[in-house]
Formats: sequence, C-alpha cells, structure tokens
Amino acid sequence: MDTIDKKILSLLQSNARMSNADIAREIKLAPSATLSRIRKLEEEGVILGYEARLNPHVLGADMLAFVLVKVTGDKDIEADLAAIPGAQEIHNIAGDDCYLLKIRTKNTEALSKLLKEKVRGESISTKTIIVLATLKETGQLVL
Amino acid sequence: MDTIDKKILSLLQSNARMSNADIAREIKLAPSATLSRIRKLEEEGVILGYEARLNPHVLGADMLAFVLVKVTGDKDIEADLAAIPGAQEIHNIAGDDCYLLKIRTKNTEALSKLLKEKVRGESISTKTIIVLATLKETGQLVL
DNA sequence: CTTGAAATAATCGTGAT
DNA sequence: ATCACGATTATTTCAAG
Repeated sequence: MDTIDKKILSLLQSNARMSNADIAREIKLAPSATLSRIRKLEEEGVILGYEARLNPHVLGADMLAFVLVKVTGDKDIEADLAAIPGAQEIHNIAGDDCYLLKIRTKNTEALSKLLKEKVRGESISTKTIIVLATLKETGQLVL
Repeated sequence: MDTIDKKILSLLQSNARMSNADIAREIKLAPSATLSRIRKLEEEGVILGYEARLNPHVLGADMLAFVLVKVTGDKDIEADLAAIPGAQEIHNIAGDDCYLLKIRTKNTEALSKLLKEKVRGESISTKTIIVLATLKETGQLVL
C-alpha cells in the first residue's frame, strides 16, 4: 500500500468504470503493472467491490428511513434483519438501541408494512427517523 | 426503462467494472446496442455514478458514527456540513433533529475533534450514535 | 517493473426492422 | 427509435526479460 496504490483507489472510488489503460496513464505506469496492482488490492480485500450508484427516485424507492431497533439480549435477530428487502445497511450500535437500519422503500406505507412484518415481532421497540431530503450520499473514504 | 434496462442496472449494481461485452452477452444484445443503453441511462440520471467500495479498516477509518444535529430554523448550515471531511451522508430529517450525518473517522478522538470544530458551533445540540459493528452495508436498490 | 504480441473489447458509422 | 453488422482503434492480458 504505497502512494501509487492510494492513487489507484482514489480513481476507482470516483469512477469505478475507468479503464485500466486510463488509470495506467494517470499514474504513469504500464497497463500490466497497473492491472496487477488492482488485482492485488481486490485479493487483499482493500477493494470490496464495484457498485453502480442508481437514482432511487427513478426506480420507485422514494422513501428513505433509518430505524433504531431495540432487542432483548439473547435474541439472534441479525439474519432476519439482513434478509429485509430494501435494507441497505445494518449496524450494531452502542447504547440502548441495539441496531440501526437504513431502509429504502417505495413509500411510507411500504415502510410501515415492512416494519410491522419483519421488525416489530423480533424487537422490543423501534424508533423510525424519516429522511425528508438527502444532501449528500456517497460511500467514498478520504484517502 | 424496460426489462433489459433493469437487467443492465442489476448487473452494474453488483459489478460496476463488468465489461460492456460481458453485459451484452448476458442480456443477449449486440455490444453496440448495450453500450447505447448504458450511455442513455447515464445521461438520463438513472445511473448516478460508479464507485469502488473500499475497506474502511484497511484505510485507517475504524470509526463510524451517525450524528443527529439540531439547528435553529434560520441558520444555513448545509454547505458547512457537506464540507466536513469523512461525512459520507447528510440527510435532512423529520422531527426535532434537523440533520442526520454519517461520518467516518480514524478513531473516537478524531470524531470528537471533528464535532467540536465543525458541528457544535453551528448547532443547538448533537447526539452521536456510535457503530460497534457493521453487518451489512451496500448502496444497492432492489430492482 | 517494462516491453511486446495476440486476443479481446470499445466505439462509431451505416443500414435494416 | 432501436437493433445488428462490420471496420477501426483501443484495451486487456500474458509471457518473457
């Protein structure tokens, strides 16, 4: 993990579809050397994957909510939470509320139904934070 | 936006670096037709971009927190929040707390410093949710 | 790491459905 | 409007130094 690797990661972070040849030109290395560096970063688990970021509103997912879920200590709810359709993130958090979910659905009704069917039964309590507007949303890290 | 477009989006969502030729084979269309569909989806704003997903822990970002920020009605804090290094998401939320931030830092100390310097001065109150472990994290939508 | 070479892919007209 | 075909240029990928 040197400066050149960091530069590669930075480029792929902002445009994952950039060609290997373009990356090679940018970092001033031969395409073959560039490719083997990328392969290595993938194998080492530095690069976890490449995602196209899609517009939720064009694809019928207008609703975004964060849900705090409190569960009893002994219940293993994690697999059930992971199986919720539209759950983009599941975090185990400090404090009273055990889990924080990021969920996208079509509308409030779909969210309500999802929580009723998939979450309430498994938990002591839930607290839902409704997103009105998103100002920034990226998975990029500062390198 | 037909079934073929959805299939393209689905493929690019799970591997943004898949070659146009491979996508073409998968959807049984000529490469040229496939490429023009992708270009169109990009131009229409259905595809917002392509991101490499990196491993935060390998890159010195072990801390993940969600921060609820309450502000006075008339203060325009949005540009300042967007400029916070490590802020991956900024949402305007319903209820008392006006903003929800998703912030990655090196450790608790760096988070503390960031909140003190960049957030506290601009806000009435903040409430920080510390993430202990992440079970799932993706930007993918259900198509 | 670079070079060099072969296979493969991207991209753009053009014409057909 | 969208597709397929064909040609040209560019890229990917490997082996060897």
